[in-house]
Amino acid sequence: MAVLARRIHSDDWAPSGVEALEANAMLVAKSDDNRSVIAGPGAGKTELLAQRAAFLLQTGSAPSPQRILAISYKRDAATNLAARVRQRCHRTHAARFDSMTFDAFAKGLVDRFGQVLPERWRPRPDYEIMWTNYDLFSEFLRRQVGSPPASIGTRAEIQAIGVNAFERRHLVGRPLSVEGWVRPTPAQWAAGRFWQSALHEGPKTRLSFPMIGRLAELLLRLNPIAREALRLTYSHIFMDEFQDTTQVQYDLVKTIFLGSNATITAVGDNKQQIMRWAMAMDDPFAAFDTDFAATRTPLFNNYRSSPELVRIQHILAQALDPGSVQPVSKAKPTIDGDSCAIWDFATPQIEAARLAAFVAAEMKARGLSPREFVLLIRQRADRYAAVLEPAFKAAGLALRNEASMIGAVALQDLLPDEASRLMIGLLRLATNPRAGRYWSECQEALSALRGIGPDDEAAQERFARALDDFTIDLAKRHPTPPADRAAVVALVREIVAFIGPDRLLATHPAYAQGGWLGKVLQAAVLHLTTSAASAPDWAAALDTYEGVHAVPLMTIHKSKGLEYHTVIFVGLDDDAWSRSFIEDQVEATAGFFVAFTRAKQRVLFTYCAQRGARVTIDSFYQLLLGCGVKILTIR
DNA sequence: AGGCGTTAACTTTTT
DNA sequence: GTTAACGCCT
Repeated sequence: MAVLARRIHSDDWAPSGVEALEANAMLVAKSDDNRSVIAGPGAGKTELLAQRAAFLLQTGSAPSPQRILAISYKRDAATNLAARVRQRCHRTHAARFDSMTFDAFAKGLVDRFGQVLPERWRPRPDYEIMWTNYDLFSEFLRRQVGSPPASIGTRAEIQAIGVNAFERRHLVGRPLSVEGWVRPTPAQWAAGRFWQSALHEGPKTRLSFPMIGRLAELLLRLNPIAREALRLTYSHIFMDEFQDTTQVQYDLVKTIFLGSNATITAVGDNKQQIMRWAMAMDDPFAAFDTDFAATRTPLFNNYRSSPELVRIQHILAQALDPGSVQPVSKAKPTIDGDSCAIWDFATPQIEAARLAAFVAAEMKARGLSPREFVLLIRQRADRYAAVLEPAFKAAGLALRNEASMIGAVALQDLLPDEASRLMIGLLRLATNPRAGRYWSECQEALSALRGIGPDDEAAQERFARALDDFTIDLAKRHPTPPADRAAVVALVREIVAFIGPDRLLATHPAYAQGGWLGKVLQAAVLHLTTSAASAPDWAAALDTYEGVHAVPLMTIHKSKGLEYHTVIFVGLDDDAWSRSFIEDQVEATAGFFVAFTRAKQRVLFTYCAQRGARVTIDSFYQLLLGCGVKILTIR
């Protein structure tokens, strides 16, 4: 029997793993009412949620068997939060913390309860995930849907429906009604046809995630028993990155928890709302405050950025929200000279060479690792990488385009992938004599895949021996990294056989969709082949695979939630920004704000007349110049 | 080969 | 809104 974690009295509870929380964060962590926490970058939003989880679990405010449900927008956010709670809490406590994405949550509900939906809305059990896009709806409206009955409208009216509006307003715009639309408009009729065709026609039901969200909401509305089960399970709900919440997701939460005893904590930052194109609500916080009578509690500290950067951030923040309050920087400045500058280059080649030289010199002078720098761009990473990569190589640095495609998989999707991580973990374990971290990771993940419970000590021990045997044998037969593609294929096949492809497919339904597991493994083979090609030993090959010693290059969207000593934004020009700027100025400015606020110490913007003008985005320049930022011409 | 006109893509989350 | 890529023509 495992030792149970002791219960702490709520007055004696103190945050662990951090020095202290600011007063409001402490208030929220220990609160027993609904809260909306709006806090800027670096305020410690994720940490606040982790501490609150620790408080609720350790003090018995969420007593067993009650659980905490944390819903995030993105997978990595969900994973990070879970990892932090595991660090802060005893294993038995952390086991009652469920961290998942909104889509995983909704899909889980449809998979569990979907078969009790009324026939009209019932998906067939082996449904497929459908990725909706412009073409799909366009094709449907122009061709497949045909003509509506005369009482509803004309074919011309159907053809006139905008594709974007069709999905957002009609297909998933509002909660589903059991009988469907009673007197549909032409657009509603078309949406109804789309639903029925997706659910009941063709070899399999096809559903998009927003559609799954709508079905989940409907089934919980119709089934008080299922709803009650959820309400009894979860006493506390966390919602991270709440500014990105869509109407579909919000309606689902409302249906389940409005009027229940569950306490909800929503955290986010309106100024970082850069997912509006993905149907994020205009102001989810306002809706939440009203519907759930939530108390709004702002945070005022910034633990990430230096005082000078926080000063500039605040001026940018005011452009997005005139009422925003200047945060207090809790970070020490560690550089001399300007915290922010705009560098104006003659050509992209000179720009690349100078930036490479700058990063190399800074690494040497300050003892920084390449991962403390980031090159951010707005879009089209490949184009920038083509010029920057050779220049960095010439300066003795590796630059790594995180958005580059490895076969059918983007590098940035390959690295966090479970199969790739297990493979790298096993290789590290086999080839590194001091791989303790990898041992516990592999043991934990692989035994879970095999269905061995964490408390089943005998089975854990047996598997530990199997793992040892496998890695010792692997190391013996592969003392050096594989020399060619064929050798990598054989190696990966061996490792996957040990992990068990059927086990992967069973625990991760995503792998079964569209041959995803095959694509990931193929990408892993390709990437390991190139990583091993120039590596003297296993450690170097695996480091290259993971990009440990490379300066990352990524889009602003990917950088959200990350932080770096120095941020270099390449291409502050109309070429990179104008489209998004014209389409949605607020979202473009929010993107600019996100890029800026990744930096702990310094932000550099680069400009190059050859790439584009700076007319449309003049307001960015005016903002920066107004903060005292200087333009430096480098010829 | 080179000129011309048309079209698609561009930031991107989710099992 | 801008640009690269494509097909088609001479």
